[in-house]
Amino acid sequence: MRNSQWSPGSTALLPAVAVDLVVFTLIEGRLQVRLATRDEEPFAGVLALPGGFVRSDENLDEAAAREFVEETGLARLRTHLEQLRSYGDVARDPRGRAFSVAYLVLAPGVPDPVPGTEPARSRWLPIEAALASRLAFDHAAILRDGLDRVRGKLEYSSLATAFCPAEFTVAELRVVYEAVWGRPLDPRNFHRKITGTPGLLVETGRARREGPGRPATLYRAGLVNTLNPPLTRD
Amino acid sequence: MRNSQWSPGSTALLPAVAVDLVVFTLIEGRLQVRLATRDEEPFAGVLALPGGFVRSDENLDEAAAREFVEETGLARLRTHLEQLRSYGDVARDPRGRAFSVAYLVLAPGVPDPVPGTEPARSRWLPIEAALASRLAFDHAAILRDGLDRVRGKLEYSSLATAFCPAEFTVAELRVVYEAVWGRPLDPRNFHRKITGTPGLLVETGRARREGPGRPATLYRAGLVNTLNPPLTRD
DNA sequence: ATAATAGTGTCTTTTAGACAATATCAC
DNA sequence: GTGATATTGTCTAAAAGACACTATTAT
Repeated sequence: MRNSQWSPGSTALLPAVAVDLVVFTLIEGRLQVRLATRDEEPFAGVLALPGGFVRSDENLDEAAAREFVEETGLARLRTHLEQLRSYGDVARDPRGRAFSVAYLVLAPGVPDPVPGTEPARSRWLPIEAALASRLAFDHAAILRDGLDRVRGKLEYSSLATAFCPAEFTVAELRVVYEAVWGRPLDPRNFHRKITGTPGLLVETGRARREGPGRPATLYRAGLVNTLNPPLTRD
Repeated sequence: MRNSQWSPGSTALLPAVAVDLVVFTLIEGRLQVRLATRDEEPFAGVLALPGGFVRSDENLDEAAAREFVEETGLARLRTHLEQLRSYGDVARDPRGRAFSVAYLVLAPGVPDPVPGTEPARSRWLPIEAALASRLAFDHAAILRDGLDRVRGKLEYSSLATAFCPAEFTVAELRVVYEAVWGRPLDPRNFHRKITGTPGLLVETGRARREGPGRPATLYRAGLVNTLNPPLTRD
């Protein structure tokens, strides 16, 4: 593609700009990240974050949303999408100078895997396995930054609700925290803390009966999205 | 400049990539930001953040550091520099597609202004004045984001020490918080909180006598840079 | 009835914030 | 001395975290 805006006389560097996505979801109570096996050089056969080049007629957020749909095949509905940070080291792409704007994406309601299905080119990987895998380019650093962001943001925001379906129980929300932080939380203190923050959750009036035990109240995410005082990881 | 890495057959968009700097300092106990009057179109005569294009042989952090020195004339020593976020809306630059990676820069020890000096093309502006001014491109949004970042990060980090000289008193550090947050803090509770976080500050053994009153102990920034539990703004 | 999960109450420890009291200086 | 700033101590209210207890279901 010819560059139609910046004249050859300009002093500006003209690199490629891509978006890369750190897409998290919860499957079977465990935090999972979306990775795809590359089928082209460089890094053919190596796992990489989903992503692609930004087009000339789209904003960064739009490029991230488009790549999310293209690469995961999931519906854009109810996904949380926020910019993470940018990566632009001179040598990060052996093909030449390339910038990447990374996005953090949280996708709720991903279908459970069908047992016996062979792993496709693009698939979900538990976070521990992803961190231990070799990733293409600087994607290991990007994944690390995305994980740090989501872990930190659960402390002081309602971000955890982005992992849940439209209606959810306090226990489901607690499982999100436990999966992301990798440690158990006291269900009773968690319940008091979450329901005690005005506006964070809205009762639907209905309840869900799931196996034995008292039915759990169903909530929707409220308009308040700051958790003050915060939940602490320690 | 010819683009030497991405062939014309590539599908990648080739835009210009710049760094823009939100440079804060404290002058006369007030938070100030560095702005320059543009002398070229577009936005000739309008205030803008310092910044410039990334060169082909430098990383993003290096470009930010270089632009800081070039545009402010200040020494790079003891400045804090961290990436803020990136901006890439299709229409953000009327000359064509352009991305900007914004950086937050904290510069300590800026000399007090000489009264009677006419304002130069590049100068410090109190934050309230800067927020009320018309800024070029999307620089008002970038400034806003930079201010939010520094305000938020004072709560849970040692970032405020980046506004101070190498050795400073607890009162100097408190003035930083008061200037950035725009509200007074109780000197006694602040002192107890800051000095009670192990590793955050290191006593130099010396003290500073400044006018009347008991001399203040001089500290250096310690190795710990997380404030736990945090200071709250409310 | 029993086991399981949801939700409330109670207690102890920690922290925030208000503010009294003391320490050490310039004048 | 007086006035100013630094630093420590004390008190109260709020919150965290541990955990007993009650509520409501499936079996």
